[in-house]
Amino acid sequence: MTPDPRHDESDFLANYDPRDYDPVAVTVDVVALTIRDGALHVLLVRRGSAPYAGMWALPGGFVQAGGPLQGAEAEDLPDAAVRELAEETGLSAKGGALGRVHLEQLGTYGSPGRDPRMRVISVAHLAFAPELPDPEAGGDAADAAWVPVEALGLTESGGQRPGTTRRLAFDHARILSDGLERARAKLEYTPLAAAFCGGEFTIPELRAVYEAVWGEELHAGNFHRKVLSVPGFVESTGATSDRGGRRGGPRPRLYRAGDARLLHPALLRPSREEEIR
Amino acid sequence: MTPDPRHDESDFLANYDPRDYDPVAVTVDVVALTIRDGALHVLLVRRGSAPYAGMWALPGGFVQAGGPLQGAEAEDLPDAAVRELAEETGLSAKGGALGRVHLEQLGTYGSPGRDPRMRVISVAHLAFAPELPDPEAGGDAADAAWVPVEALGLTESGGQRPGTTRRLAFDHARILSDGLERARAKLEYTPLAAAFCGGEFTIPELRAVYEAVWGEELHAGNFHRKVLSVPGFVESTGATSDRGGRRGGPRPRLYRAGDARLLHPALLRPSREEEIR
DNA sequence: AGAGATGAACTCAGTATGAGAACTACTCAG
DNA sequence: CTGAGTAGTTCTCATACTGAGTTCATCTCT
Repeated sequence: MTPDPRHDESDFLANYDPRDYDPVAVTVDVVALTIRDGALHVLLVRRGSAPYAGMWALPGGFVQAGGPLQGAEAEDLPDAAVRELAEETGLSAKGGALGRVHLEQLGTYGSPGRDPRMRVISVAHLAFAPELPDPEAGGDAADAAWVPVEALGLTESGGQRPGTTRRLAFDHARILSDGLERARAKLEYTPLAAAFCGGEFTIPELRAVYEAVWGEELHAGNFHRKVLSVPGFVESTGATSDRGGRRGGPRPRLYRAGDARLLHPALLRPSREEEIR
Repeated sequence: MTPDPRHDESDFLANYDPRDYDPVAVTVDVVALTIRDGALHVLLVRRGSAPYAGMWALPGGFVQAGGPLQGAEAEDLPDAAVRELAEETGLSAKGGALGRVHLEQLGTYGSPGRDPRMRVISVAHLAFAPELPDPEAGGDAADAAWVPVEALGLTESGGQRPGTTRRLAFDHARILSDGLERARAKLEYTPLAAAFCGGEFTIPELRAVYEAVWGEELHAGNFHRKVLSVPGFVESTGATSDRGGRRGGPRPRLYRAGDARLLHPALLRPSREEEIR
């Protein structure tokens, strides 16, 4: 079943009055991840107003419901996520810098009390992007920046370690933690890591993505063998990078993303043993 | 960021009036799965009123926002899911038949127009249960029943094949399809299949769960070896079932769920090859 | 020019998987 | 009561995948 607050008669609309119901707000929040200087970064905005003024938060905002009161078009959830990303950070949407981002739903957070003002249900999304320009604050944001995930002192339980400078508002530490775990898992069985690279990339660049997201070094030889052996993961362009490795070494070959949607067999994280129980 | 419809001043609450906003309803829907007679079944209710009167739907309903208007306590999303399950099907909650169910969030569905009456955001949940009694219709439900998933003629694209008798309301065919795919995937890397069995079960019973959910037969010998070799999946009770197989054969040994939260290495579905591209 | 680093390819041992067979213990039909 | 058939459990064997380490050529940097 779906909405049916008072055992709806044959004509629900005629009897419906929004004022009969306690208001619930629906927002979208976005965990946008990218790799900069070999480290995983997340897009954050600094709140300009209460509550949590001055603290950092995930970009996000209200979903346009599409009724007559506010005059806005009804929008789908992913569209709302892209719009908020664009509004609050100045990153232009389709065609522009946001053209190549992968966007997926992460989960919905709706505990009573998660927002001190009213009942808010947040639909969190996860975005993966290749290196993007610095954002510009817009909308309600006093500031916007790519922040190294490492610097946020996230704990396993979804909080932040004491002493961390940038505190996250609301339950955004929990949402971000969930997003990171999703990202780490998705690299295992989807070719999504290529979404962090540009159109053409080298195997070592791809490996750097895995190392940044998983936070551990990988065996270069085995990674190379694995990537080439999984059907459809990458395809050769035939070309060679014009520069060797940063500190020497031969010029690596160039590849682009293949047509596989799932990696089989998957690339498993080395450090899963600990998480099993 | 989260709610901030009009660049909230330092005191949002003072200026807030629900009537300024287009109403959005938030509901929870539940995809409850169980195994009956060796086949995967889903819990459905038949709608008693418009829209989609007479059609079948997932059990679900409004989330209690917790404001003063309706006098209800604010409830968390999983609590709402359990409440709806209980209300519409007569399955009693904790301690009762619903005591052992595993419940997790599946995803949120909010396309404009998915409900003809108003903008509705549905947070879908997924529940796994051991064999439960037949439900009794309650609330808005004209009827409630465990329905074999097979009989719903679901297509890959989230629809139903023409000619299917039981039509699903709203976008519930899509939600159910997503739930089934999630269930199939979860069996691979979590010990959740044990949640479909009672407290003690045999390896062949466990295999029957996998076969019902994945829809394909498994190699008995290899499955047996695999289950016993994955650390923490099952632990022996030392006892032996008091009955042999249905059509003969020795009495199988009894096991209970182990303490692993993830299966490593995972039990992979044989038929993944096709889905990869 | 030489040292050090890196990309790419290879080797080898240990582990996991798919397919099938063997053996035993049970149910059921006659 | 007996034999046929079914099913639980254990093995074997060939193949595939993984982690660790080696080799070698090529490039950067000093």
